[in-house]
Order: sequence, then C-alpha cells, then structure tokens
Amino acid sequence: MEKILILAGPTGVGKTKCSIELAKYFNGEIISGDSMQVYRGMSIGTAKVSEEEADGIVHGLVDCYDFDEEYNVMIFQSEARKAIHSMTQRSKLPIIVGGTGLYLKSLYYDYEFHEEEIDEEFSAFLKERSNDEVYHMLLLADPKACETIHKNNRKRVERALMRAHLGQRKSDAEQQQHKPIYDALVLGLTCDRDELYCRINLRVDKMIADGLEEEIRKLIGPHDESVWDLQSMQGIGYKEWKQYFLGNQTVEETAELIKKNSRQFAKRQYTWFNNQMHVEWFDIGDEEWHEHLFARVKEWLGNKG
RNA sequence: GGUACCAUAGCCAAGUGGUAAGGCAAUAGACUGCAACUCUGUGAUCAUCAGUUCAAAUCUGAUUGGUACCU
Repeated sequence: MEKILILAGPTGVGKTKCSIELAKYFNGEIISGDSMQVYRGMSIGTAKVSEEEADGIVHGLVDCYDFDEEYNVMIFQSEARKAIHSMTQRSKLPIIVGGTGLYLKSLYYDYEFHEEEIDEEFSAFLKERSNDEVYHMLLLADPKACETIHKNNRKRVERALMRAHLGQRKSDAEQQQHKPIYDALVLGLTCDRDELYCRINLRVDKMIADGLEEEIRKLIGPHDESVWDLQSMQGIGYKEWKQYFLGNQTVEETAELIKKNSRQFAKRQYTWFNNQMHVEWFDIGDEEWHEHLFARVKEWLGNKG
C-alpha cells in the first residue's frame, strides 16, 4: 500500500506551516485537501500558501481551476490519487493537507464515484414537491438512505432520490468495503477552543488588511450579480461580501460575519474529524507538540519494513 | 432633588392573571458528488423583597439598576 500522510485540523490552527516543515524534513510534496484553494484568484480569503511560504515545496490541487468552474469530491479524489501515485513513484512522501472532511475521508477510504447524469425533468418534478412528499418518495425508493438523512435536509434527500431514480441507490453504493486503501497516518492539529477562535479572528483581520476586498473586486470584475451564486463564491471569506458590494453592509460588519462563519466552520470540522475519522491529535498549546509530531511520523515511516 | 418610563437566557425579543413564542450566539451531533455546503438536538421560571389572588412574568408597594425629561 502506498504511504500517505494526512494532516487535518480546523481552519486557522496552522496546518500550512506545519505541512511545509514536514515536506521539507521528510522529502515530501503536498496535496491540498481543500475545496476552495483549488480556485485561482482566491488566495487571501482561502489563506492559500504564498510562494515564499511554500519555499519550493510542490503543492498539488491548488490554483487548478477558474472560479467559475465546478469542483467536487469526485474530481478531488481522482486527481489526488493520481498525484499520490506520481509522488510515490518519485519517492516523495505525499502529504495531504486540508480541512474538507469529506474529501479526506473519500480519499482515504475506498469510496467509489461514477459518472452521473442529471434527469432535469425529474429534478423539476421534485422541485414542486414538499419536504414531506419528497422524503416519503425516498422512503420507498431507498429506505436505507433515509437512516442518515433527515427529512428537512432537502438537498441531500433530493440528491439521494435522484440517484435512486437513475438506478444508483445511495445505500447500494455504500455497501463498499469501507477500508483504507492507503497506509495512511492521520494526524491532526488542534488547540484550545478559545485560542483557536482568537487566532481565527486575528487572521480575518489580517486578510482584510492584506486586501481581501480588492481580491473580491477583481473576481467580480465585469460579472453581474449572478457571480455570487457560483460555487466558489460560497466559500467563507467570499460570500459574506455580497451585501457589502450591494451597499447594505460595512467592511466591519463583513469582517465580523467572516469571523463568525469561520468559527462555526471550525466547530463543524471538529465534529467531522472526531467522529468520521480516526485522528491522532497534537495540541499546539503543548510545549513539545512539534517534536512529538515529527517523532510520530518517523516512527510510522520506520515501521514500513 | 422631582416626574415619567423600563428591567424576561450571553444578546435581541414576544407574552398584561392560569404555570415562559421566536431569532441570534454558544454547544453537541449527522454527513459518499455544491461539503468553507446542507441539516438535526440542547437552554430561563421572568432584577430583588413583600403583598393581593385558588392562581402573577403579568396587579399593588418598597428596594436596586438603567433611560428620558424637569428644577
């Protein structure tokens, strides 16, 4: 099995810095497991690595798509696997760094995605139904899927229904082995919650100072209001500017919103990493976390046999 | 100093006699194709004291705190 090092953790703990140190020390290359850093032109708001920071370390899946393109788990999984393979062949240690839980999990485990089409007619038909109606339909089409989807979660219910409609029931797809397909070491960076929130707040202030507003202005460019509906523009640090540019909000209010959303996001990330994956945590508040983390990686690499 | 008004969870806030709406925040959780998404669960006895009443956040009085105006 190929070896991959996964570095997880909430926004703002310092994954980027740590990952570069790891890459340098262990002769590795980095793959971003992040759903927003793939977009070109979105750097400040996604806290992307700067060239100086990267210091020559190769970063995959960063700056790969224009901000009006689609990106999703399937693309991530496929691209990341290719990259991992390439690195392994060149004797580089693949280091996957990111905060998008679903992406990391789908990479680590044997999730299988297939090309899909959308039945527009069926989709339109669903739009007309109430939450209850749609949920009852799913109850008939794929009862097992209902176990993990709440009836108010319209988005997921519709998607599961669409899959069942196209003959690929969600519950069937999940019959997969659920086994790791890599020899992966999953490490996580964490810290005291208040401390993290403080770091997040400071980071957002810095983003503003570094010209986040200008970055957004460039992205919007000549586009009309529909830019705000783009997938990429739903990222934290971006979507909050809509009201500002529409003249309904001050910069200060926008910044506060970004901070709040970032904090809530960090909380959700913890929920994911704590319950969906087995993460070995390293608290950056501990004196020797750095030594411990590096020692752990050495141990793991050494036991390769 | 006087008069009036106000005092409900961390914040905003319904409720004017029958045992405390809602929103935000916080927190816990779900998650196989928008996942930085989407969704779910969780909180108070109503400033304090005394009184009226079968029954008070809701009425009365006092106290404390705040706001406005007046001298």
